[in-house]
Amino acid sequence: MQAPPPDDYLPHLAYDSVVFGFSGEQLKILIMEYHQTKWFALPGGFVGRDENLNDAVRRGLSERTGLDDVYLEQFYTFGDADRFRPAVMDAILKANDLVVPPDHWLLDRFISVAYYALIDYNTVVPRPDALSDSINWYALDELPPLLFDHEKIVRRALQTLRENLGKKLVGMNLLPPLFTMKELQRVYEAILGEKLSRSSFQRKMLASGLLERREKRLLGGAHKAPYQYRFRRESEEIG
Amino acid sequence: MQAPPPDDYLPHLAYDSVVFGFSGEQLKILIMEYHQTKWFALPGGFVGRDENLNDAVRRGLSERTGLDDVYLEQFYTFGDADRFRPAVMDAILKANDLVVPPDHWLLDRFISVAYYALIDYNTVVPRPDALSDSINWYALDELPPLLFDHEKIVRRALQTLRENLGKKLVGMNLLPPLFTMKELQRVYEAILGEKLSRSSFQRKMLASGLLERREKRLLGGAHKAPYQYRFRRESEEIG
DNA sequence: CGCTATTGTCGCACTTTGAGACAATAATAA
DNA sequence: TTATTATTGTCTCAAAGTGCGACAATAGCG
Repeated sequence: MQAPPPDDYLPHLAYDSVVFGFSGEQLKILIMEYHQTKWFALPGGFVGRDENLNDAVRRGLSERTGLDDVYLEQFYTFGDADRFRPAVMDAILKANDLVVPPDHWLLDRFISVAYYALIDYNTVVPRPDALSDSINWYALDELPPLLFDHEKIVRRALQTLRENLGKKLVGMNLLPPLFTMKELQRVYEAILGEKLSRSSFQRKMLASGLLERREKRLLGGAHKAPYQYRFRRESEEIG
Repeated sequence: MQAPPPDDYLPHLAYDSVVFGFSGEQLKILIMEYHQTKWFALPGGFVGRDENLNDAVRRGLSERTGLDDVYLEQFYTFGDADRFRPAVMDAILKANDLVVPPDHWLLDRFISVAYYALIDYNTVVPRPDALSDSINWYALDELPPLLFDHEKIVRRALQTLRENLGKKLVGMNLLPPLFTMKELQRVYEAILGEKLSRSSFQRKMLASGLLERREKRLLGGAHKAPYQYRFRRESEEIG
């Protein structure tokens, strides 16, 4: 989908996305930096006047990561009246040679609908948008100071992800199509922030019926070669 | 808090609330009916330009139920572009002798942030607002046809409530301050839509540490008199 | 005063979970 | 080629949790 023309957005409404990736060791999220400003924030955007909210978020995600079919979940809408800094927004716009009238909604308060996404860290080439210098991965415990209430948004995203991890088994969305049980367990441990029992984890994962076992991997790793697994999409679940 | 003056709301933004109550037998929700129109909808409202989103919802809830300290939880934001009916909104406004210009945001699309509330059915005296004839309790399986996507909102509210029931033990918010174990179990069964094992339920509730047992009730009921319980607020939990 | 339905609790079987033990095995070193 | 070593897949066992029924206690009723 195409982005709407510049001023054809719903006023006072934005979305922010917490994009999770797993580096192999750590859980990370995408953070963007505005031009010239040293200000860091979550990637977000606006909703076109005729655009579904969910579509707007997918559009922004696709623009920044190149990925189209992504696990995405809305988790909270932040609506406090004081969650904006007109001076900050003004500076960001000025740094990009954008001028808006002083009573424009861009300089007023925002409601922001927050989403989190789970993506395969390795297939992403982060692309900055028009307003930002860079967009990069940051480990959760090494985040730069974020604008507005974005740190609160990140905390809540992680909290929701942890809760959903138990009831939806979404961890495999952070991995490449083929992965080992150990890699999957590392993902879970990174999300939950605690060690898990190896045998129990394996048992539960296999019992879930969501994994399909492939042949052995031979390559590389010393010691016994592990199986590889594939995430079985819901359409092909076993009854 | 006072309601803002008529035209001082954030455009294109609304909230809807699914207010749950428990009649003793059934789970019910509050539904309002617009003046003259036979149209039913969830109680909702708008957000003042300088008002926190959560405060706006509490304000609306307080106006309609008279209750101030209510269990309230945001669960989803509905943002599809087609979730509005300009003709319907126009008719509602006309039936109340309200005139807005044809390009007013009230006749355009809405983003709606949805909340559910759990309240003590018996302490509520539903009060219609300026736009509605009536506001009444309806059992979940006897709802009238609702406007817009409000039926979808109700379904999702119930789904979220069921999920949260397990992890937060919120059922007691639907009961008066003192209640018996059987009443509490009835609440859970009404929410989940299934029978629960009596002894397991009792065991788990007592183990949660959220209930404080009082003396026997003597009054009324034939057969052995049950204990009464009180919901222990978080501040007084046992460690 | 006995009958009956309901309550609080216990016991039992079954399932789930955590922790360790075991053999199998693939790369490395001898 | 063979021994070593770390890792994997599976198993066993104990601990904890859960569903289900049994039991005595008890309050109202006839």
